[in-house]
Amino acid sequence: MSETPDPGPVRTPRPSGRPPGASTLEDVARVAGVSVATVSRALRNLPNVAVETRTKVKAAAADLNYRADPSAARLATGRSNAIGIAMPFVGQWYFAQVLAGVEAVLASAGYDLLLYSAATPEDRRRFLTDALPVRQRVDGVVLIDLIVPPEEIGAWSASGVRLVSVGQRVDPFPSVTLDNEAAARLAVEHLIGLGHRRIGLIGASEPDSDDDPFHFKVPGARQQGYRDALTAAGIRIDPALELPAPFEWEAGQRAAEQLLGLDDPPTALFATSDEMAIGAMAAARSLGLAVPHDVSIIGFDDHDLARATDLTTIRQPAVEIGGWAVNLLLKELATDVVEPDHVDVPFELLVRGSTTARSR
Amino acid sequence: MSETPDPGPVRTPRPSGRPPGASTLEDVARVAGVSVATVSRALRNLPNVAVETRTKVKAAAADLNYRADPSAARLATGRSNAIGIAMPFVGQWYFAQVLAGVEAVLASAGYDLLLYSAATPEDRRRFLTDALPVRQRVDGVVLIDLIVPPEEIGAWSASGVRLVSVGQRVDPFPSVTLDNEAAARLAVEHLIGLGHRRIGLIGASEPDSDDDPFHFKVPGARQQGYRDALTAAGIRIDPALELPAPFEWEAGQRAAEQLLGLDDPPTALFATSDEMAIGAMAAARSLGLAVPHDVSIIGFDDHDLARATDLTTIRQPAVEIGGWAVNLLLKELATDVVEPDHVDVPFELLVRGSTTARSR
DNA sequence: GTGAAAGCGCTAACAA
DNA sequence: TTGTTAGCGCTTTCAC
Repeated sequence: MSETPDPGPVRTPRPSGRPPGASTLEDVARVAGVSVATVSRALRNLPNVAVETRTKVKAAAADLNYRADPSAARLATGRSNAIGIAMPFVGQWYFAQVLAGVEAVLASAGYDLLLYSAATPEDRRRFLTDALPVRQRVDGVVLIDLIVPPEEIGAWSASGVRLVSVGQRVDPFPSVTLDNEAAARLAVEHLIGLGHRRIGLIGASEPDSDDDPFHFKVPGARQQGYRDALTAAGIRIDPALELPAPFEWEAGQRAAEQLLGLDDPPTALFATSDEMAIGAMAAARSLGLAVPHDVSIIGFDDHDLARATDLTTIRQPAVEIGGWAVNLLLKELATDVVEPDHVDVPFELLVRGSTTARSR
Repeated sequence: MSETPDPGPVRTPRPSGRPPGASTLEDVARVAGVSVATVSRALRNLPNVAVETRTKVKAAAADLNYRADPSAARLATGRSNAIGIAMPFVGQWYFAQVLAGVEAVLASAGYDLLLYSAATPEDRRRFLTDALPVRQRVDGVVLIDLIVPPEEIGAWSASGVRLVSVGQRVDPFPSVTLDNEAAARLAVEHLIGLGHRRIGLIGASEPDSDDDPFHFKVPGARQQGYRDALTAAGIRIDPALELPAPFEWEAGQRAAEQLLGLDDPPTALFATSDEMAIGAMAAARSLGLAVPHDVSIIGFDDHDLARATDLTTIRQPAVEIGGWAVNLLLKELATDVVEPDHVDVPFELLVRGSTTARSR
């Protein structure tokens, strides 16, 4: 850094610190012998720059190891070139996969990714009812299994932050959802097809969840599919066989212990996540029951370890889901039009060794 | 929004867009009847603001739903109030847990989290050899199992971005590491204590990994611990029992199949991750071998599902590791001094049902 | 204790 | 095709 001519008015010393050694547009302009405006245009590949000038500028920029300051750009344009992702838990398998998918396509699109998690209902409420905190930081956000309350939709739309929802429809925003009812039906039909008539459900919806507008809607939908399949097969629904559970393996284990301990225990179990299904397998094992001989178990997700544990399951492509969501968002950002674009996630039954024909 | 008096010089229309409805410092100042400087001071709880003024300002800010624009603040101060995290894969269990830990403490400290993943060697090289891209976006970065090459350390130090390394020491930056040699020794000693003398290793270091400075050092360290334990017990090292493997369950399964298919197969297996150990259990099962009766298996991590699958393992507290790393970073940021602060991660042997005394 | 004003680095009119 | 310049919203001297 040599001294600058600076014929202008007095300069107060720079208040605090731009990182040492960072070069600015002005540095590049000086070296290239053009104005900052030209540098800006040349570097962003805007039209109306002479080829020769552009080459010269790019060379100078490379020389100086120049990188545009994203904050300055955001301040000037209003766009941050970053998107946010919000989800209940980042440590759970499904969420981590979706996150991986999101990250991968976002990185290749040159966007930054800000991660927000909203584990407690209070966190969720705060995040969803207040578009403001993220507004100035990201151009859009991917919501995973999080619901914007109807009365806040307007605020989000007005805020200019683009939204895409995964797991739940949040009109009028684009979304990526799976037909959980149909998928659950498929799981239960598989069991029914094997001759099972007493089928336990692990991961039913919480009894009091209807009041809570932010509540995770997946358990309810899967429970509905479970019931529909039973009803269609002429099997009476037994509420004693439907147990709510948080989506963790320990909960699946506890629920399975309870169900298998019943006087008239189920011969098959449908767990609404593979983690819970694996917990259920552990419960069966500790009760001395063989899977699938004594009890058939089917899960949901196709967790990484489902195949390793030979678990029959309903597969949903978690990583791809993340990618689809980002593509929807990028499209929205590019066209700047919000339309109820939608991806319907495919699912499939994967029959493995944890389910078999009823033997008693 | 009523019309503004605006007695000043002509204003060109705002170039592009600040989000509609967002209020600025100036808005707050106008409503509170003070200057923007005072608002700024009041809102940041700086000294030299009359109590009464502060109250008035805060009320106005609340009224207007004011949020400071992070880009503007970053531009003015040089601090972004964001930190970055970089890791090889976000979808793998261990990384997702560390991420969860990082996210949790960062959120409570009011920082934003930017996620970078570097899956390919090329991505890693790019990220690690170029401090510039992140310099203006984050105040610090948490590196998970990623190594800054020695010749780049200077650039990182000079860049002003604070660094903390998890999994590998990267002097002179603070780090959070586990003594992988000792932990592996503990695992193998457990097996030896049970009478095993032919012990397979799944997840040894890649033969050609020494050349690659960015290479993941964990497998090598665990292999060393494995060998030390054997040697100390007077057991000869058999290279045929040491198989390198990527840290995925399928690889563990393949490696176990190979080891158990040997003419003189091992009676116990040490997999350097639980995913691989679970794969090994699947391999044993498909070969008709009972765990632990025919073969004992011990893993590493204490994966969420290790307990569900009754896997003996070496536990490392992944979520806490993330939290510790962030605390180191926040401390560095607060004191603005880089010192080789360090956390030595505790580990423990968790004996479960997948290991037992040698029976043949 | 408070205000005026100069930037931070960039983009986008607008003029040339 | 290029340069000049007025901001973007905030922080921080410096003067009052």
